[in-house]
Amino acid sequence: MATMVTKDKICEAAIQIAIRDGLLAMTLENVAKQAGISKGGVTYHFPSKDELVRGVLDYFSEQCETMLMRRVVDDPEPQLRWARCLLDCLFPESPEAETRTNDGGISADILSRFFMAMLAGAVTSPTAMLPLRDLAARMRNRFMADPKDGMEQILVWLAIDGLFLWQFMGLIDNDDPMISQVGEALRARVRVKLANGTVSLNLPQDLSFSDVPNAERLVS
Amino acid sequence: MATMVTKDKICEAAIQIAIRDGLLAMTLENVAKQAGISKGGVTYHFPSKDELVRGVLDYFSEQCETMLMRRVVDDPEPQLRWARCLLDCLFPESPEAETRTNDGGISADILSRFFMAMLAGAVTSPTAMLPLRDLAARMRNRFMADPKDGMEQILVWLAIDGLFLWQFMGLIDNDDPMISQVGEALRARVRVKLANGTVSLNLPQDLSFSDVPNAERLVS
DNA sequence: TTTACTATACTGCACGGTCGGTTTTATGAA
DNA sequence: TTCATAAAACCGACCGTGCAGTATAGTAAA
Repeated sequence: MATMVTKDKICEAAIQIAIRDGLLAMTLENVAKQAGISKGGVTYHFPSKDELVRGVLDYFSEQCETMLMRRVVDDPEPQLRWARCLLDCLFPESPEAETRTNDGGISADILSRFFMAMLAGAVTSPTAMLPLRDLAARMRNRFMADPKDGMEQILVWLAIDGLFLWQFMGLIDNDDPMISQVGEALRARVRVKLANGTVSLNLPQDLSFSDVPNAERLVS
Repeated sequence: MATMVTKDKICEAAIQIAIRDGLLAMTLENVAKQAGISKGGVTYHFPSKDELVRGVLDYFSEQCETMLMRRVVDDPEPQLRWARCLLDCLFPESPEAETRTNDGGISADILSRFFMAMLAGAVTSPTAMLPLRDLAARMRNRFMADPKDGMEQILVWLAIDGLFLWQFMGLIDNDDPMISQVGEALRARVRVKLANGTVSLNLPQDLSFSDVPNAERLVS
């Protein structure tokens, strides 16, 4: 944990290549060079490219789910909780504090990295996406579990993914003001006026630990 | 127009390959075989793969914009018009009548084909996406021009793209009931209660022809 | 014969995968 | 502490494949 293991370094390198040079530039040689090791080193940890993609997917999906869960268990208001926490992950108040990876380094944007990883998976090896199908289904159930605003939360999630897609496709500039406008519009929709000022710092009663994967990770 | 020109056949074949076998299967040989011609025939019409992608993009973007515009000029209600027409294109009342291509054949889903084309473009040749950047910006301006519901329309558009993305990534089954649920939820948001029952069949006054590209195509 | 195409063979290259070899690290007995 | 041994981690050259691109011969119509 203190020093980054090679496998993690490879995953970071892979996504960095994909973001900087495009999905198709994510070759074994490029990834190896970016990670500072040789191609043989990559194939030692990931016997095939399919498994590399799978590994990258695992690596970032876990980071994202942990990041989201950490917020969810701290949110005292059940209504629209998931969508609100998702937005908080996207637009954190103190960016440099929120986007720290477990090695202590700054990762500009965990969610967008996961997004790139998923795109890479969908394009290069659809079979690697199968586990994510279940994860997505579970997440949808959580979002929909909101008694009144289930679909509202889904729509927020969809809009965020749409925005990611626009950026990936180059349909919108990274610094286009509309991006923050959309963010603000979405935030306005998930804001809930709390009846009282009490803030629970424990796990809300309406969330069971059994419902939260990697719960032990959250007690850091 | 009576018989499909070879270039159009190639574009259709390319997107069919991409949908059926994945983006990476969209090779010149595969496209040629799917189109029923030889590889040389493809390179005759499209000297490079980049230009093939560009051609596919042009082909489908024009189809989509025409399809959308045809609805827009028939919609008498300016409020939320663009989002509503976009949704109508996605979920047409009579599917077999709406998704006809100009050759008379049935194309299952023009919008999703355009979506695949854009993904192919973004992945294989980002330069081919540059013209679409402007088209997207113009479209955003049109959506935002709505005096009160500009952002609302954008969010509908984003959610639709997010849904496309989920399907492409295999995050959701094509027949998952949530897809139609999302569609219904979005439709509910763009429904406007008309003050009177009048329906204008002409170009609404708040739309100028100069604002509508390929306007001459709409008088069919 | 010219024009407008089509078909096929070929070239160069970048990729994923393989594998024998090398370095680094861990272990354990003297 | 020192050395011997083995296991883990890593290296990089090599191979086969499939791709985009190119060159060129073939063909049917005007």
